[in-house]
Amino acid sequence: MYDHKKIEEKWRKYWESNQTFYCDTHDFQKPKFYALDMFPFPSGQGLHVGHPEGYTATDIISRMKRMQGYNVLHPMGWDAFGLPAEQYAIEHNEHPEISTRKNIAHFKKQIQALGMSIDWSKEISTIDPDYYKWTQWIFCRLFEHDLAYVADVPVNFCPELGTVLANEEVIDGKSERGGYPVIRMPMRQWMLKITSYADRLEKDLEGLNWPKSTIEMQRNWIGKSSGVEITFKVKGSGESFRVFTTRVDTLYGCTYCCLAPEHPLIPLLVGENEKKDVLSYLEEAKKKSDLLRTSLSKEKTGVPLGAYAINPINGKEIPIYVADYVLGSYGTGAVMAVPAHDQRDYEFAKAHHLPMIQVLEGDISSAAFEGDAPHIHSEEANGKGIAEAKAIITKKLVALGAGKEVINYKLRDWLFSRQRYWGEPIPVVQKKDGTSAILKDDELPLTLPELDQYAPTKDGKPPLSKAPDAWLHPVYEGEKVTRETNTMPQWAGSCWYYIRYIDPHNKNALADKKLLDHWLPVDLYIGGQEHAVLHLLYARFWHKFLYDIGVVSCKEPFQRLFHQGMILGANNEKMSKSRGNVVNPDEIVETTGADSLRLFEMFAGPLSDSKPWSTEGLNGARRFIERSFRLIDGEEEKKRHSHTNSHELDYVYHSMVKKCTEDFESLDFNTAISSMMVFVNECYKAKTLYVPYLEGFTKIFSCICPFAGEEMWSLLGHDQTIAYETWPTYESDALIQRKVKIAIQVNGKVRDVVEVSPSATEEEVKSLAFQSEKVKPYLAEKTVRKCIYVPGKIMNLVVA
RNA sequence: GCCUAGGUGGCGGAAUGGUAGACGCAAGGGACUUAAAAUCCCUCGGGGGCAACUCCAUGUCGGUUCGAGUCCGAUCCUGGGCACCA
Repeated sequence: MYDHKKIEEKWRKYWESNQTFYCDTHDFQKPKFYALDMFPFPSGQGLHVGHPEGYTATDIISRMKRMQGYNVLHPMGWDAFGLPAEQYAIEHNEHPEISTRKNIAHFKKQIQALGMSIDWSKEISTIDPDYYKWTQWIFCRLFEHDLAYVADVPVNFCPELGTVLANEEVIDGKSERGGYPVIRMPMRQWMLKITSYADRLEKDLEGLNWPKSTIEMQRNWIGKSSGVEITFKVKGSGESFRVFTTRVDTLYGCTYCCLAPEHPLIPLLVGENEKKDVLSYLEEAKKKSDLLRTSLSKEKTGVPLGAYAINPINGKEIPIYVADYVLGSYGTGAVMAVPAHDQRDYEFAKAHHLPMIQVLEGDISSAAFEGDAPHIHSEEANGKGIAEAKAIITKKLVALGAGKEVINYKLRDWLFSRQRYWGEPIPVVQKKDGTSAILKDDELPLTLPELDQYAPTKDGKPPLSKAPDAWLHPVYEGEKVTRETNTMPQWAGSCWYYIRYIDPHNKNALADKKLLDHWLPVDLYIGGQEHAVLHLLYARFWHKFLYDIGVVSCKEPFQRLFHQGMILGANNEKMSKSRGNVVNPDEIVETTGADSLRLFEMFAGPLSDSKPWSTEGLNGARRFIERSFRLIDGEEEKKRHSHTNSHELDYVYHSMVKKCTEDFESLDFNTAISSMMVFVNECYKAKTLYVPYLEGFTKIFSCICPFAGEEMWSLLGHDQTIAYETWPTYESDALIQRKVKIAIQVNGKVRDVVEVSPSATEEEVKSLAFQSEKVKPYLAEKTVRKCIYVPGKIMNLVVA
C-alpha cells in the first residue's frame, strides 16, 4: 500500500539524520557536475508552487549524475537582502534581520519537504556577514580597478514621501503608495563601469549553451552598433558637438540637428530670442520620467535653439533644435537629422515644416525611405548603395578631421547604490578632502549597524545616515571620516553566490582556488526568464572581473542555462492572490505527496513551457506512482522472476532506459515519463516480471520521485539507499524489433499496413503490397511510375 | 513599431520530411463488489455509412516534395520581452 505520508516522513528523516547525505566529497578523481538553481528570495508568502518546478529539474539531473558516477554539487541558499524584505519587515513591524531569518527557516523546511537532494552543508545566505564580507571585498577590488565611481544620476524622487523610489514603485509618474507625484532628480550615486566589459560580454555569448532568445536579449541589451561619430561646428562660436550615426551615407541629406534636453551645450548656444521657449521646454522635459518621455508616441516635440551648425561634408548651415526624442543617455546625446531617410526625423520635420533632401532613390511621399538604393545628391557617393556610400563618405570625413569610426553600446553603467537600510553597506569612507577611500580587507565585513528607524525617512537621506556616531564617523588612518550611507542593491549578493557555494566556510578567500578550478563553470543553471538580462548580465560582468584579477580561471560562469516556464493557475492565468488561483505546495505535499507534485510538474508539459495547474493532472501523477508501487508491493509481486521471457517487455524496458537517459539529459522530462508509463503498462500485461528490470525502473523513477523510489528499492530487498546505485544501461540488441509495420501508400495516401521483418527488402515489401486486397483497387489499370521505400517506415507507390 | 517564442482532439501535450494525435487527464462502456470507492480491461479528432470502408482534419492562403504539423513565401492571431537606440 502506497502511503505517501508515512513514506515521505520516513525518508525525510533518514536523509536529515545523515549529515553527509548528498554532500559532495571533493573527490577530484570523479568527473564533476555542478547543478545550480537560481536561489530564492525568501518572501513572507513562503514557497510558491512554481518554485519546485525548476528545483525538481536540477534535482533529477543531480540524482542521475550521481548514479552515473559524477561528483555532484547541488546547493541551495537565500537571496535575502533587498527592498521586498525591507518592506515586509516594515509592514510587520519586525526588524528585517528577524523576519528574514524566519522566512528562511520556513523556506528551508518547505524545500526539504520536497525531497530535494541538496547539500545543506553548503547553505549560504547573502545577509550573513561571513558572506557579504566577500561581496564587499569584490566591491573594493572593483574600486581599485576604477570600475566603481560616484556620479550624479537621475533617480525617481517623491517629494511628498521624501524618498527615492524603485521603478516598480512608480506607476504613471505617481508613487505606488499614496499616489504622489514623482520627479526625476539627480542624486549622488555609486556606479559600476559595466560598459568597460560591453565588448567581452557581447563576444563571449558565443559558445554558451543558453536559450537562443536569451542570448539575443542580452545582445540587444548590450546593443553594439558600429557607425561614425561626426563633429559639427557651431556657426559663429568656437563650440562644436558630436553626433553618432549608423547611416553616415545619408549625411548630404541632413537638414537639421537635434540636441537632447540634457546636452551641456544648450545653455551656451541658446539664442536671446529663443531663451524663454528653450528654458520652458527644458523644464517640461525634466518633469517627464523616462517612461513618460518615451511613451508619448508619435508626437515629436522640440524647439529651435537659435543656433546653426555647419555640415562638415558640404559646409551647409543647418538649424539646431532641442528635442526630447533624443536621449541624453545614448550615443553623444545629439543626432543629425535626415528626415527623408529616418522615420522619426521625418515626423519631426513634417511637424516643424523643416526641409527634406532626398539622397537615396525611393518614395518619400508618405514616409521616410529607409531601404537600400542608389544615392543621389551626394556628390562622390552618387549611384552607390548604402555600404559603398558609407565607406566613401567616412573616408572623406576622416580626411577632413570631422569624423571617426566608433562602436557604440546601448548598455549603460550599473547604478549600484540604494538609499535603503536592508543591503550590504558599501565599504567606503569619505575623507575631509572629499575623496573616497575603501576599507582595508581586515576591516571587512563592515556590518550593518543596529537601527531603531530603518524605514526610509522624509528627508530623502539614506537610513544609515542616522546610524550611531561611532559607526558613522570612524577613525580612518588617524582621521575622523564619514562612512558611505548608501547600501548595495539586491543584485550584488546574487552576482557571485555560485562561487561561494563551492567553499562556503572559507575564512581567507571567496573560495579556495583549487576548488574553484575544479567546480567551475556551473554545468547547469535553471531559473526564470525574467532574469535574462539583469541578473545574468551582472553576474557575467563580475565573473569576468574576477577572472581578470585571477580569482577564477574560466571566462564564463554558467555553461548551460535553462529557463523553466511558469506554473499558471488552473484557469490558465498567472497565479496571484487577487485572481484567487494560488495553489499552496504545503497542502499538496500534505494531501497528495511531494512525489506526486514533482511528477506532475515534470509531466505536465515541456519544462520551458508555461503550463496550467491541474488537480486532475496531479491525481493522475499520483495514480502512476501507486501503479508503479504496486508492481513491487502488491499482487504483481507474484509475477517476479529471475529470468525474462517476454520480448515485448525486453523491448519496452530497454527503450525506456534509452529514452530516459537521453531525455533527462536534454531536460525533456515529459516524454521520458511517458516512456516509463509505457513500461509500467507493459508490466501489467506481462506474465512474468524480470527483477533487474524492476530495479532499473526504480532507479530512474527515484530521480523524479525520490521518496517512493527509496521505499520501492528497500521493498526490492536492498538495505542501502538507492541514491548512489549505478545508472541502468540499455542493450541495443533488445531495441531491434522482430516485426515492423510498413505503411503502404499509393500516391502519398496510406492504403494498407503490412508486417515484415526489419531486414525485408524492397522487393519483398513490394510483392506484399501488390498482394494486398486493400491496395489492389488503387493500382488497377495504372502503371507504377516510381516506388519509394523507407525501411521500417513506409513504401510509397506513385501511379498514374 | 521592433525582437522573440508559439498556434495540433473536450483538456495538458507526442511526432530525425515518412501511418498525425504517443503518454496522461476528462468522458463513456465492461469486469470485480450487496453497493460505492479503488483497481483492472476496452472505446474515445470530425463528417458520412448497417458495415467493409470512405472523405475531411495540425490558425489561413500559396509553394517545394513521391510524401509537409515539420521546409520555403505570404497572412492572421496569441504569449513573452524591449521600446523614440540615431
